[in-house]
Amino acid sequence: MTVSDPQPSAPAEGLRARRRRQTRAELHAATVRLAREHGFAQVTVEMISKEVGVSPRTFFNYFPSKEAALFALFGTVPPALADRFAEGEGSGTDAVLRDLGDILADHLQEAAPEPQELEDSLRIAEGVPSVLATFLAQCEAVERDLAGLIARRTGTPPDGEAAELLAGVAMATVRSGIKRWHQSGAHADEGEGPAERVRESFDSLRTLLGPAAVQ
Amino acid sequence: MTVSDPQPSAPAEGLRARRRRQTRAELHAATVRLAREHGFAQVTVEMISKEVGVSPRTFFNYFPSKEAALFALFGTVPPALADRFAEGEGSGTDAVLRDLGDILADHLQEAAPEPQELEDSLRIAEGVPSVLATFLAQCEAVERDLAGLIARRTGTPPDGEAAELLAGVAMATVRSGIKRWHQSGAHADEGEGPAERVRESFDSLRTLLGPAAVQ
DNA sequence: CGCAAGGTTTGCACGCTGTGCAAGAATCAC
DNA sequence: GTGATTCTTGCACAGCGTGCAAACCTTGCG
Repeated sequence: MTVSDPQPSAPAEGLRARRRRQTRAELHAATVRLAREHGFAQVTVEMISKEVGVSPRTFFNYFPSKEAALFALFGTVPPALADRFAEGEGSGTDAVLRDLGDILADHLQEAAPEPQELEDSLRIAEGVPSVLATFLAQCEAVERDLAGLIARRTGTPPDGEAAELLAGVAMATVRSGIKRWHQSGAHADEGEGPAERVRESFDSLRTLLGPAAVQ
Repeated sequence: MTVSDPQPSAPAEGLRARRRRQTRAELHAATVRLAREHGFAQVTVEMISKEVGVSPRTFFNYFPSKEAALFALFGTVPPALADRFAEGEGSGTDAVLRDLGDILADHLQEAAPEPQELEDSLRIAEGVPSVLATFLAQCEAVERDLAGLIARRTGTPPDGEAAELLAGVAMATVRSGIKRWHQSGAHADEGEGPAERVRESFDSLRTLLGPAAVQ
């Protein structure tokens, strides 16, 4: 092993952190794969952990439930994107929604490198209520993040109503985009990823809320 | 017991259906009360069913989980309201959102006769992820309903993008209204119920999306 | 009324989830 | 190298949620 830093000025991710990230990713991948092959209900934590080579007890050190392991994507909005948005120009509904669409699509593109896994997870969510509920809870967590960012950008209080509403509208749009991507063949033709669909949904939203809507 | 029908032209609700509804309501009420007093995690299905006087096994004939028993409100949109909306005038975003706000506030007013229970359930949801997830899942179920209604009203396909987006926006607004009602003293002063707050949130949404927003 | 049909409750058994705890192993900082 | 910190693991255990079959109760009908 060379002693040189992998990347100068990096947070110096130790061996510990690296292994932890990897184990987490493997548990997630194994959960999705096994659930696709045998059905979510048939998969037990014991199977998953055996597949990865850890003890069942360890599984729960990484995820609070089987459901949570399915949707390991979509964590907190990374600081880089958050800053990019918060420091953007314009406090109007238009500008804010446009920029939200941008960073959310980017976030999705980064956080979900493997569309096949997202596709599988979504199909499972359709049939298993508890999985759908977990997905929605993760979306809501992102929504909270967004509300804070919007407040930061517009200079309004972090629990303001406008920020809350806009965050809700944005996440509803994201969910719609993901849903539509999932419903239309999705992974069959590699043409479009979920991120592109989300962008399209934000365009549709724009049209829907445009001046024409005021009749 | 008189043999006269309670209400002429009613579906003649039998003894069976009546008892079933009552048991369901009692299980819900007991769950909320026990969770408020002892904390959700400390309450077991055994306690709840003992409280109501049924077997633990029977509890699961009514609710699929402890969490689901907390939010027995907010079922499907009743046909009367659904028809009122679907047959309303105007296909524009404005008109649709306004009418959605109306029927959803009405629905909330009918479906949640006891604000104290809603208040308690929401506080519990703040601290227990699985309860929050269940709440969100129920909101999403309503959202699906709404999308269908919107499609019916505007003559678009039931899985159209515009209907989906509008339904998402509407439910985000409802959630925001409920949240704000819950956060501001809520039940302390009887002045405002959740339904009024939801109406206010729809007003805020209107302002937010109004012509001014287009800058 | 008497009786058959269908729905509801209940007990029983069972596998699985999810958590607290304490001992041991691996990594880190110095 | 050495101690401190973090992570893994086994163990035990309460509780969840479900399938099944027997008992029970409503309902409708002759």
